[in-house]
Amino acid sequence: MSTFNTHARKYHHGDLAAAAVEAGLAMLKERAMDDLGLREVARAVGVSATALYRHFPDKDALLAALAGEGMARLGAAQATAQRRAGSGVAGFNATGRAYIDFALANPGLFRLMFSCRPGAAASGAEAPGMATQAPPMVLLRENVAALLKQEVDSEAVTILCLRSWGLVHGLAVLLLDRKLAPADHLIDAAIDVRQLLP
Amino acid sequence: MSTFNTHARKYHHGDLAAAAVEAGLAMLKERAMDDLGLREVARAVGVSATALYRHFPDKDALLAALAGEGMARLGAAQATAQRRAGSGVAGFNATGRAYIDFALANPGLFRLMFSCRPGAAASGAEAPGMATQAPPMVLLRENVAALLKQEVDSEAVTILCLRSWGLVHGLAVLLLDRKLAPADHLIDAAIDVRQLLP
DNA sequence: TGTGAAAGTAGACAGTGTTAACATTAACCC
DNA sequence: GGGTTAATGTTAACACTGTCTACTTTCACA
Repeated sequence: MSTFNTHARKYHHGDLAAAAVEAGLAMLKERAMDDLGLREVARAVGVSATALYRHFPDKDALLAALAGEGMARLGAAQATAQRRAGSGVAGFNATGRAYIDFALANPGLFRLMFSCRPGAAASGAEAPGMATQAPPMVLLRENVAALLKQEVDSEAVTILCLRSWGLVHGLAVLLLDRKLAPADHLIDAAIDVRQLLP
Repeated sequence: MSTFNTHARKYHHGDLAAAAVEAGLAMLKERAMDDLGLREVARAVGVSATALYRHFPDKDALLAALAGEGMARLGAAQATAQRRAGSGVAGFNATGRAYIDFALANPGLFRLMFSCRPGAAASGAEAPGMATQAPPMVLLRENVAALLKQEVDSEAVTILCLRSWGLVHGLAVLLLDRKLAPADHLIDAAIDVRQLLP
């Protein structure tokens, strides 16, 4: 916010890519992801629409950058939630709660993060099993392995990852889409990992 | 298919609304939902773009109609899956599996069904607790109540609904978005409702 | 200091959703 | 049956959008 806005209207913006991402994130707080326009972002940054093409090959690439930043923030939010809640089951449940809270607080960004733009996935950097090197997922595997006291890549860990991630993600999405509007304590009860342990 | 295509190029189409929905569904089999154009649907039906506005107030309404048809089909698919798999736990698991299979077979339609177009939800017809009168959800509550041998509207039923719907929906969405690509038997293991029962 | 490369601009093109004004057809009443 | 009316389609236009091509400005380095 400090270094970006004090640009003295130079011809060269300084760091347009970062400024565009920042502007996009700001817009996603109030808009839905599919009426976030490339031209609109350019306008907000005070630059012509085509200037963005020097930094992103197309609109999808800009959206991918936004999604990446979103993933980082989600991971951070989960990590601090866990740190606050302590270790063991309580900490793990806190990461789930943080996941849902993040989705509800940033609907546009969250939906963007989890909508596969065809271009991004088709580039081949896709893991076979269950992967995504994104911070939230790395954290998940570690936590589940610790809870189960098993190897990180054992099948039991994979299954519990599927269960907990699927459950939390599904609730988040259904809440976002207004298909669901339960009381808060019901959500906490639903995502409690103790019900998922053997 | 029979009555619609044999129109003898009359000025009046006969049943444009239904034809448009049918064309839209056909397109969603191969396109993503956000590059499904109103004009394109009109073209496919052989009618001018603005003709659709006599039947749908705007594009979102057309999409809502598609989503409604999708819900009906999902409900039907789940019902037949359950009928085939028998009663009890096996039947219930089959509905979950059918849910996921439906999503994978109709990615565009499924994503459309569960993306809240702001207009549809804002019209006020939204239930407070957990609702949606859509067929899949009605079926879900009944099944869960039967499994738990409890009243349909007890809190225990609500929680297990949240858990099973959230889990299955989350996995479906993550699979669709390529965030996940596990082996088939892992999915079956993950959605087994026996792990969710007390 | 001069020269490329990097970064930004304007203009155009095809396409979109939506509106307004006009045309055609079907249905219904006398 | 013929005439009026409402339902249903059509064309033309507007304000957008993403993206391409050509042009201009600035920065960095020899």
